[in-house]
Amino acid sequence: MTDGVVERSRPRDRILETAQDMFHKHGIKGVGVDAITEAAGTNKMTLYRHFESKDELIIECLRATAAKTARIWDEFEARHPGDKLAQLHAWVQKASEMLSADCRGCDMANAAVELSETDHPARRVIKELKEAQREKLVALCRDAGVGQAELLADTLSLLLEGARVSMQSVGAEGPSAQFVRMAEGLIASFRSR
Amino acid sequence: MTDGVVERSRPRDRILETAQDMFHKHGIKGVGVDAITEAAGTNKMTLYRHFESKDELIIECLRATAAKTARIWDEFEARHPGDKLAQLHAWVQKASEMLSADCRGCDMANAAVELSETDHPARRVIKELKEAQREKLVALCRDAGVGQAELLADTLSLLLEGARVSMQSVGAEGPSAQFVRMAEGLIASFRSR
DNA sequence: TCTGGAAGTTACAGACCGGTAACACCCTAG
DNA sequence: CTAGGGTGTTACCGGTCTGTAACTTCCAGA
Repeated sequence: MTDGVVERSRPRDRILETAQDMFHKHGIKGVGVDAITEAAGTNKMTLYRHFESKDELIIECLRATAAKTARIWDEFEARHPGDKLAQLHAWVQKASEMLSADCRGCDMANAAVELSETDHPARRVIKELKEAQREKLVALCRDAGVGQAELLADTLSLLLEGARVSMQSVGAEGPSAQFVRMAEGLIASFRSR
Repeated sequence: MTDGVVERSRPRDRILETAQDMFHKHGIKGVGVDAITEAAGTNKMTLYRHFESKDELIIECLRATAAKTARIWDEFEARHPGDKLAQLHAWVQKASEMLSADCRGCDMANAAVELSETDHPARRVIKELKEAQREKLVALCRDAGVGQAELLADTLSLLLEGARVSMQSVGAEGPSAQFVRMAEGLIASFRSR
């Protein structure tokens, strides 16, 4: 008697999921609320009953994306329980998989680029979420027994961030193609120190 | 009798310079042609007499920015003639200086993020210009006597690209603060191999 | 069966967008 | 002095954007 899990979920969930997808593919300023609601099989009034503005919707989308990323980290722990070094290698592997041909980069970084107004409400959220992710990676490096865990984590961060944006300018055959080699080389280098 | 160099330059030049500045600060989709022409002290008709469309103006702006970057490279050669290793260190130094507090990142990378349409005419130009810059850095690394010059150049590329985008999400106190240490460490590591 | 709230529909406001037409102006080269 | 090209001005087109109003429909729970 209950509706289908995906197709017939509640309008709010459909809007959120559709908006995430469309913001990711076409950029925030490249998608209007009309297009989102239509793709979500609903209408504009319903959107504005659940989200007080487009900015609020953007923020909720970023939070949802961050939550998805957090679930991937749980997967690392589940697959390699207690083995932090293995989890770090899994992180590299997972990161490289995100560098597929049609990669559109990190939603939060892209949003920061698009929303250039320094007082945009989404900026605070982006900073918070990114800082949380940074701390997680630092903790992983430290628990993996690497010296200078902060430096390794930050270097890996920048490499991935760079790879994701580089893909969008020069494509998958550019510098980002060497991401795994760079990251593994770095980890090895930091561990032997 | 000739006009002042900056204030009274020709409309086309003023438009180009103003557009570069405004695109950089507010993003491409965040600036309309009206705002550009007004800031340039001219009007929309004059803009469209010199550029056939906004897209064309965007492309000319990207070319102009790339030309400015090329001039910085000439500076390296002028300051350290023949000493490619010193030029590589100068590149790191210059790159770190671009990571100031209000850094808005690389115009080409930002444009690639904003212009998500895969067939946008600016995308070809971005790819060409970025590939040219990559080849320059590879050549510099090779001429500096570094083994695996391509890998070092690509790693430095990704680090810088990542630092410039990271600044916009988490600010200057984030991972990008360690850019110089990372880059110099990499260069030393590659040279001692 | 009745009721109340969630959702859909249509229309609209007000602003901004890229781009064009028509015309007046000024300054310089001949 | 004059002709003409570059420039400025104003008005406009059709479209899109976020956000709202007023109304209808539907459906679940009492």
